[in-house]
Formats: sequence, structure tokens, C-alpha cells
Amino acid sequence: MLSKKTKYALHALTYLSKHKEKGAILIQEISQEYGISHKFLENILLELKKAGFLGSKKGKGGGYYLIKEAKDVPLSTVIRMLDGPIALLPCVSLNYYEPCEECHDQATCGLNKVMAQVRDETLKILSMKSLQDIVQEEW
Amino acid sequence: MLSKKTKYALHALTYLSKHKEKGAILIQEISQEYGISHKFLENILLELKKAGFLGSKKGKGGGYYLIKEAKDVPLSTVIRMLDGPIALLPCVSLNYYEPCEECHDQATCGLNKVMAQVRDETLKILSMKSLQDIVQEEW
DNA sequence: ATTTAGTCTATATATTTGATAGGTTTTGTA
DNA sequence: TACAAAACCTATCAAATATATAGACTAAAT
Repeated sequence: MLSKKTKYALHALTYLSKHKEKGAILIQEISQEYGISHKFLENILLELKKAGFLGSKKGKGGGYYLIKEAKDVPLSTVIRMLDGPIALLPCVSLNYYEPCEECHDQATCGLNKVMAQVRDETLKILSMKSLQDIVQEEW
Repeated sequence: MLSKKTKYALHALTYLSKHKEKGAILIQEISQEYGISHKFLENILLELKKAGFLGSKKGKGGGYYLIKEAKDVPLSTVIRMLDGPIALLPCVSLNYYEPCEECHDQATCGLNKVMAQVRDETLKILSMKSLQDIVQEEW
């Protein structure tokens, strides 16, 4: 399951994308919209900023805004950044690979094969779908 | 990611299936084979027994053995039993459904749609593939 | 009777997740 | 230029979950 962190991030990004015309948007506004703790969301938005998805402005009239085009924000990227691996096993993770300690030989492991297949199908969707698809779906 | 518990369970089931001709197999033997803590594996096998996958025999010459046919043990069932939901969001889980607290309206939620798609593709594989497929893959 | 090996329940330890606290910096504006 | 607003930053805490361990109990073989 996705962590709340990631879910909140995706909702926040969606909100920012939908209200792009408003310019900078307060953390407050987003946290109220979804009933998320202000401080928790703060941390999340900061991370998204450091990762280059968001820009921000301090002081009065400040807030956050989307830097990237919604179509250039694949869901897989957001999920990986905040939750880590998408794969079900470390030994089939493309971005967070680690061998399984208990595994004798990855090359012949049956689970490895199946989970690689699951990973491929999941990624086919999550890297194809972008923030824009979410926004469009909701409008 | 799958928990160690689930990974261990799947390995243990595979082992039991491969060595079915031996009859009852010691926890000891399996835990050594994969370098798993004896006691931890004990708990896992007990769960699998209570769920009706394994049988056991106490005392000397005892151990665990597979009750079901390997082909009748879908990976999805094992994963769900030990790890819970396969879906990435509670609101698209078929077996552990819960609404997302922060969500205004599931019917129009864009994430919901995408994650339902991911769930479908994942389940297509995990409920199609059984223990037997894992065993065959490794032989 | 003794040994072997699973059963059961409880507890301990570690890790991760979700949330909070409070001071710092920047910026608009009165 | 002082003040207020709002993001920035770091640290910490609390709760939940995952992993592992302990030890007494029961059943079976010999």
C-alpha cells in the first residue's frame, strides 16, 4: 500500500495543478482541502520542492506552485521518491535493487520471475500515467 | 514490498512442495535451508496450517507437509493472508476495502481509477500464478 | 519414561510511519 | 523600517507494525 505521505503528495500535486492559475497556494489551503495535518504536509511539500517538482515563495502572498508540466510528472516518479521501491521484492527493484538474503540463486528463483512480471505490469501503468491524467480524470 | 514473513512463507511452501515425497519435514530443515530464524518460521508455518494449507505431525518423525495441491495455492491467497491488501490504496482493495479518509468522492477520484487498474493487472498475475508455477520455474 | 517436535501465548526489540514543536529566514506592506 | 505572514529547517515524539525470542504445554514415537 502507498503510505499516507505519498497519497497526500499526489493529492497536493493534483490540487496545485488544478489551481495553477491562482499562482502561489498556501500549505494551509491544501491541508484544509484534504484534512491533512498542516505540519505533515509542510514536510511533504518541501520534499517535492527539493526534488524539483514545486517552487515556492516565502512571506505574505507566498505559497507553493507547480514548476513542472503535469504531463511531465509520472506517478511512478512521485511514488518512488516518497515510498521507495515499486517492486514487491528488493531483488526485482529497478531503482532500489538489493539481493534477497534468504535466496540461494536469484537466477533460478521462481518468485523472482513472477515478481519481475508484476513489476513490469505495474510500471507499465504508473510510468505511463502522469499527474495530468489524474487531473483530467477528475475534471 | 512483501514482508519477510510472506517471502519466507512462499519459500517454505515451495520447499514443502518440492520435497513432498519426504513426508513430514522439520521446521529446522526449512529454516536452515533459507537461513531463517527457527522460531519466526514456526509462527509462519502455524499460520499456514491454520489457514488450511499445511498439515503437521507432532513428536519424533513429525514436521509439516503440504495438504493442498500446489496448483490450488494461488500466490495472491498467500500474500493476502500474511500481508493483507494487494492493492496500493485501501479504496481499491477487493478484500480489505476501506475508504480513504482524505478523499472527497471516491467516484471521481483520479488516483482511485489508476490504482484500480494497477490492482487488476497485479491480480491478473498473482491469482493466475500458483505455487506450482514457482516450483516448476525452479526445476 | 524419555525424547522429539509441533502448539500456544506472551513479550521483547527494531524499524517505519505519521505527526508535532519551535525557532529561522524571507518577503510584502503599512 | 517595523511588523506580520508564510515558507524553511531540524529535531523529536508517539504510535503502529514488523521481526524476533522465550518458555511452558501437548502429542507422538520408541
